[in-house]
Amino acid sequence: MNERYDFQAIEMKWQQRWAQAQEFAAREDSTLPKYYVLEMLPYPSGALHIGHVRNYSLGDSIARFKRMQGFNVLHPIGWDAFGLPAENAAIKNEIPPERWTMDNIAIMRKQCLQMGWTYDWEREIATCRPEYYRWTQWFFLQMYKQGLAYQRKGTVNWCEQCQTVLANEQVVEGCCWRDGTLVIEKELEQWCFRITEYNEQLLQDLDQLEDWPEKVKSMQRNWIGKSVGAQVTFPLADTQGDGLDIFTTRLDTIYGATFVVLAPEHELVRGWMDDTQSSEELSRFVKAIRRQGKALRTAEETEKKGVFTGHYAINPFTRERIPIWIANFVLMEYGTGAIMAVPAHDERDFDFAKNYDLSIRQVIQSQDQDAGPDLEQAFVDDGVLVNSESFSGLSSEVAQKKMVEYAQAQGFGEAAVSYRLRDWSISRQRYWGTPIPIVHCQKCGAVPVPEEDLPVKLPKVETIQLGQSPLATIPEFLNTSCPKCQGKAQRETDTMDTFVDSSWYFYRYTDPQIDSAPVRDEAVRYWFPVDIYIGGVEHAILHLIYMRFFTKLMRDLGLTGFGEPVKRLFTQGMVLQEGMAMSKSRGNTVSPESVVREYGTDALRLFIQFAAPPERDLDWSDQGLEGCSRFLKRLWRLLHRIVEEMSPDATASSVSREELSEPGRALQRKLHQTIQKVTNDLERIRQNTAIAAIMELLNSIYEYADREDQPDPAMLKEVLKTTALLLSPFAPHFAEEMWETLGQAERLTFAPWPVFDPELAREEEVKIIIQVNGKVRSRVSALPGISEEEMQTLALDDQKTKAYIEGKTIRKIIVVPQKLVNIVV
RNA sequence: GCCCGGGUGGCGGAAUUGGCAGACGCACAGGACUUAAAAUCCUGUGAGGGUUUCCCUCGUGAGGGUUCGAGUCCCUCCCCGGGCACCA
Repeated sequence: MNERYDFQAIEMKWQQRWAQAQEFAAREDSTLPKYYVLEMLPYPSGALHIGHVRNYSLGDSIARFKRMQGFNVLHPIGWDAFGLPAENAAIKNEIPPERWTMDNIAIMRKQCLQMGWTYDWEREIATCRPEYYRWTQWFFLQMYKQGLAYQRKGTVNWCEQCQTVLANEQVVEGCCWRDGTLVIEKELEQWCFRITEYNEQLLQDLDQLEDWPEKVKSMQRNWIGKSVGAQVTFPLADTQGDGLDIFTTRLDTIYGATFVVLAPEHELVRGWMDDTQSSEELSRFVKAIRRQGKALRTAEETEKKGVFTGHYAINPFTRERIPIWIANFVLMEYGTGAIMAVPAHDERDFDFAKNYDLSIRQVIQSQDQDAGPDLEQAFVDDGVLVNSESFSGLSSEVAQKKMVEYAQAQGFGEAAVSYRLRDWSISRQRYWGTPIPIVHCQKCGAVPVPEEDLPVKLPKVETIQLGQSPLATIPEFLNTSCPKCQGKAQRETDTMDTFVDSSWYFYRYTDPQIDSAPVRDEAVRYWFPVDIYIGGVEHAILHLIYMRFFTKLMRDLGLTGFGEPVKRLFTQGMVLQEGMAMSKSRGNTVSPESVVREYGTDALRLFIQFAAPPERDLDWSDQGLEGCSRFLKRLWRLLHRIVEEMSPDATASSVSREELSEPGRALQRKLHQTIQKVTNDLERIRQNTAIAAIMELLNSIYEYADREDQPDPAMLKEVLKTTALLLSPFAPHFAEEMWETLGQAERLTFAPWPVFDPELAREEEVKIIIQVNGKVRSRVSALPGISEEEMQTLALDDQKTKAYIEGKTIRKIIVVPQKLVNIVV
């Protein structure tokens, strides 16, 4: 008797068969409906961690489900292979980053196969291969041509630990996203992508992403940070110059603008500092602020400090002469780097005015109260204008419109919009990345490498030394000739941010072989959009905004015809241990390998999908895993018991309801209800409840099989076959084995997904809930299709119910068809 | 401060539309099998109470509201998680 569930043998057996058959290689076929399941590609860090297992098992359950439903499924995988950890490992272990990376890919690829994930390995990509990064460089050149890639000298975020520049998106609370090192400012020449060119589209198009989590959309909206307001020019009072531009979202408060504040980095300030008449105090203050790190300067608890410049501007509305100050709380990067200060109606300006005894003038009055004598704090809400000449009496909203019109007519202002989103700084002063295809020539300046010369290959290195840009130390790479004048020139030695590599990889999957273009039009047209994209929420404003940017760029380059690449985004939760993130330093990690060794892949896959809804964090539990393993063993035992008991002639595979006894019909009903539930749950990505439904079904099968009176063998076989089908997205090896044990010749992977029959799923009798005054008092059975009148009669005749309504007047009876009667007394 | 989530037994979590709160699993308790244990199987398991095959009361963060009926809808508040933040 083959009783023991030998998961190792079973899993190996099916993995080998799947690999031989190449069953999961996708073919373009316009006669079939397609489904593109994508998971965020992993960084080859060494071995799969439990978070990968959750992410990819979820994706695989969807891929398998859709495949069985008859979709032509594209389910690819690749490697986000460039990046710092490879370089750090190279420094530590003195091995080439390429070898470290390729070794890791080999390990992780093997693990993917051991997990039974159905990837199309013919489409595997690695972003560090020249055939791939050639096109990353090509994108750079296209952007350069369009003016969307440009070089800028300026202040950048610098991580001392990583020895490189970071994009704004990679700075989290003033620290490096990777290692938490405090980010410092540095002046550097940098390549940037003009993502701000697309800020309005990136914002607007979020509205069409109906199947994206609200959370991610709101994070992106916050990050783009659009503010609508006005730009107004304040003429300088006694100095030469064009005047001072300020941005405000509260033009209605401008009559209360009693001074102006500049950021210390403002260009006017530079001029004034050079002025011999400028005060010592001014220079000292500016230098002190600029020395201070941004994190400290922008901390909320930092006191508002400033200094008077000695200069004045004219408020164009009041025509008053008002002082110009410099302060730490005004930032150069936002708006125009200058503000009009309205202390009566802005908390920051209020604090500042109190500190330096500047005048405060109320110009907005709350709608429901009279103007108080003295403001004790800023009144920041909208209201009605006062002390504002002809605008007095208007509401804030109306006044803003009229005042913009007025400013525009007078020629000193206009409506304006400001965004928080900054251009994407992509230069990295490191080795292991895509080389930037630019040559620096003494005569011609920065010259792009001609497209036909791509790829600019990354030279091989044996080891890497810390503290230098490796590419600058390799003469064969560095020295070249200028593509324009053929003179001596040097290559750009920075490489690209790895987020550039991953901004377009999912397009490449549609045809990873093509070498005449980054993508092939028909392939993209067939497979796109991505039907579902699964990954962690930590990329909500990194990868997921860059990827949307690239999609718009590709559309504008004429490569594709759409603006959004992903129809449905699914952000899965993290795997925690006792409520805390797993980390090597904390020593609370769970190794997928050892779990697989002890319980098998199927038990792990089942547990990780059962323990919590996919979008929520999941607390790891050895006992929960044990429970799932128990479920598989229990099913195994039942399967073999039934197969052995079954006489050979009992293999008729169809069961008609008429031939079944009542318990058999009940099981058939449960089966069809389960098919319906599992199918719906998979569409909704509620794998946890889908699995719970299969567990319930198994409980029902046991109940039926253990009956004294001859259970119907054909019914048992049918229910087990369907159980195998339903289980296959979650525990595929087990399901295949089960399918084979039940005598099925063809492969389960492409067997059609079961369809539920509403006729068979329908209850033979309905349970009617009887309530009195909204409280459940009784339950009675009735035949389906019972009329409302009959239900009422049934309720009123019910013995239990009678006790509650006796001697009381019935005021009203509510009947919910087939479900409930509520008697109000 | 602003913007998104979320709060249900001892625990993870169920409950597409307002209609039996607690599915499924874990843990726990009792029992069966066993010399014993493991494994397995059966039973019970929100709280409190009663006249204990059964029945009652309370119960989904707090308070109020809408409704015949609210975990679900509305208002106010509290707590937890996440994002943004001296952003003008």
